[in-house]
Amino acid sequence: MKMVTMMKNIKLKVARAEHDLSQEELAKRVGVSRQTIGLIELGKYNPTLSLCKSICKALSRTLDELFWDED
Amino acid sequence: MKMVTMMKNIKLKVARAEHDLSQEELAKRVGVSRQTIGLIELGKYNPTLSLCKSICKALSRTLDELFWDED
DNA sequence: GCTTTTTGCAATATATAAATTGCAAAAATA
DNA sequence: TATTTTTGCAATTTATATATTGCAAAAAGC
Repeated sequence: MKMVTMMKNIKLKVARAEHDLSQEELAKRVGVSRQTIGLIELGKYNPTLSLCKSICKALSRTLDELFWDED
Repeated sequence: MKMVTMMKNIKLKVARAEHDLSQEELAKRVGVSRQTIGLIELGKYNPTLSLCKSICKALSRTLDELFWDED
């Protein structure tokens, strides 16, 4: 059982706001459920790399810009 | 059923070589099995974000450096 | 204030990441 | 070339990412 204490992903929330997308709209573009996007923003879990990349492309950002926390 | 055609991760293989680590040694540092590392290098699956980050830290690289392919 | 949209939450179901073991081939080193 | 180390592969099991539905609370718009 792995206790994963993750941080909220504010950068994702901001980037989504900049594109004026709801969680549901982003989810549709990326091909996942709304809940998945919501939980990632809340830091309540651990997406796969391919999903991270899809989100990055939908929001024209890179992995470092949305998912890398400086040390 | 999702057909995932992924590319081999050469950048990871190179970074690991630069640190003179075997797949097994890297796996141990990162806390996963050797197979997991091997399959990621072979592009045969889709690691989680937290694993990608662990690998990055073990090899002192960022997500973009190891896992982002320039469009 | 009322209505609509957006977000959080919870429970259950399904798909797939990752573990484990064992073996064979390849690569490295003596 | 013989020995050791490293890597690939396959089958089975376990943990967890993601889907789905439904509901309630908050936020945004009227």
